[in-house]
Amino acid sequence: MTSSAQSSPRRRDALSRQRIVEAAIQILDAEGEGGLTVRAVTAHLSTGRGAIYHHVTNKDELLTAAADGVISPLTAAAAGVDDAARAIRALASGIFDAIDAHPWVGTQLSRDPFQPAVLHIWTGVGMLLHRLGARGTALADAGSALVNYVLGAAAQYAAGARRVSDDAARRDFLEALAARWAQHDGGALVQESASLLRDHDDRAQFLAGVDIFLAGVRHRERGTPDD
Amino acid sequence: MTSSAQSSPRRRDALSRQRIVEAAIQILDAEGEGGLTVRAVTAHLSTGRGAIYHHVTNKDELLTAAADGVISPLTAAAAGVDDAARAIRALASGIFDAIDAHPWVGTQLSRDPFQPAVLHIWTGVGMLLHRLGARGTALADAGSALVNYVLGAAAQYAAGARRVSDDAARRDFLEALAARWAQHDGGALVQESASLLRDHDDRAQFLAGVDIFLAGVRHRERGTPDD
DNA sequence: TCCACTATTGGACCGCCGGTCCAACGCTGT
DNA sequence: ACAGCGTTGGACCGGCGGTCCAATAGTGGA
Repeated sequence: MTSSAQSSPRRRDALSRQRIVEAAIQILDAEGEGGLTVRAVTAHLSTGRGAIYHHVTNKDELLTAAADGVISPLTAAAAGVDDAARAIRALASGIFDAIDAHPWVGTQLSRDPFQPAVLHIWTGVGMLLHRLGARGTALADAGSALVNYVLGAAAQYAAGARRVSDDAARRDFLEALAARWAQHDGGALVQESASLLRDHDDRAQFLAGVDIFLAGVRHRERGTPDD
Repeated sequence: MTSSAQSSPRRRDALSRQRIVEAAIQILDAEGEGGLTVRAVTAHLSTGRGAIYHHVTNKDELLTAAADGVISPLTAAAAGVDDAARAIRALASGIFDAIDAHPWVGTQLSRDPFQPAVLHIWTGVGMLLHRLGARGTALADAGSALVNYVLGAAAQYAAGARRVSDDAARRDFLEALAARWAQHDGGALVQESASLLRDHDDRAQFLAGVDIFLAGVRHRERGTPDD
């Protein structure tokens, strides 16, 4: 029977790393990061807590694997787009949408710069920037700028989205910001900007940021003229 | 028994929110985020654990206050610089240095977009971009791009710095990255970039990102010509 | 066919954590 | 002088991540 199958002696429904990670993702999507406990995972799998440590070293690895499972398909998809700048926008908006759907991913990406999901993002961004003409130090600088921007925005939007009904906090924040700006400049323009911040579309603003960085890369490098 | 256990309610050296936050900062600097426990704070203050909840609502507030204590002086300092672009660089490098000295701040900043420390950064960035000529939607877009970049870089560098002796992980990561890039392009240029990533100076790369951003803002907005 | 072997299982257990509760206490105002 | 009251701090709670190990059930060798 076990021609190519892993040995799965004890239970009929084999416990496997794959199944454990899937359970973790389900719990994360349903309950958020706070809901992911080893106890919850084992309960979800109807097993004891010691069992899963034969397949996963610790809870952190669960988070890392889950995040990579969400992110890695996106980079592959972006590589298929022809125009490099458009591919970068596509990759960025794909990441944004993924984090919109799975806010815990945004938090997880900030937690460790050397995790597989971040590696995948770096891989995609680097390739696309290279296609855009960036080389050497400029490639490294542009890559880190874009990656850090994307990850920073991801974490901020994810953290903001998590406190879903807490738009009172958001309003307070923006009012405080407007008040401070007005205090310094006293101008209506600043108030206007604050109101724009209040009513803005997160996704559009995120993509505008990507365009700013792309414009910066082109401008600093005199790369492919595009507009 | 009363003879020894109940020591001294109502102490001479007043327990205060200020003192508690200072103790938290000391612990965070010495032990890192993992070392900050309410038990450690109370031990450091030679008091019982219930006592501090009269001054601080919970551990999260401690972190928030501690981070703001590190960040808020920086924004005030940057406002004094005349040239707006230089002031932005100064603010950014100030934040970078602060996080280099207190890595836990980098993590904390990503945790909540509506906390005072982030408000201070937004305030400074917005004012300086306004001085640079940004207005309306452009100001909001540029502000969120810069803030998110700074916060993202802060979190990444902080997380990288935290695992201090773990440069094996860093090397593995960069080798994996180089391997993937080579796999796609096979060019020596990509390898070169990866080696640049390996040997780079984090601080210089961070500031290069700020410059890319500034170039992007100027290019998109045709704002104050500066170079 | 059968049995010993071994990897998997899962629950008891450990040392922590953050947060609550409240009796004891000694300033402080009268 | 003294009483009232706000601070104090330790006991306590439920829950956490992770370890340990006896019990078990598929598997390969005889």
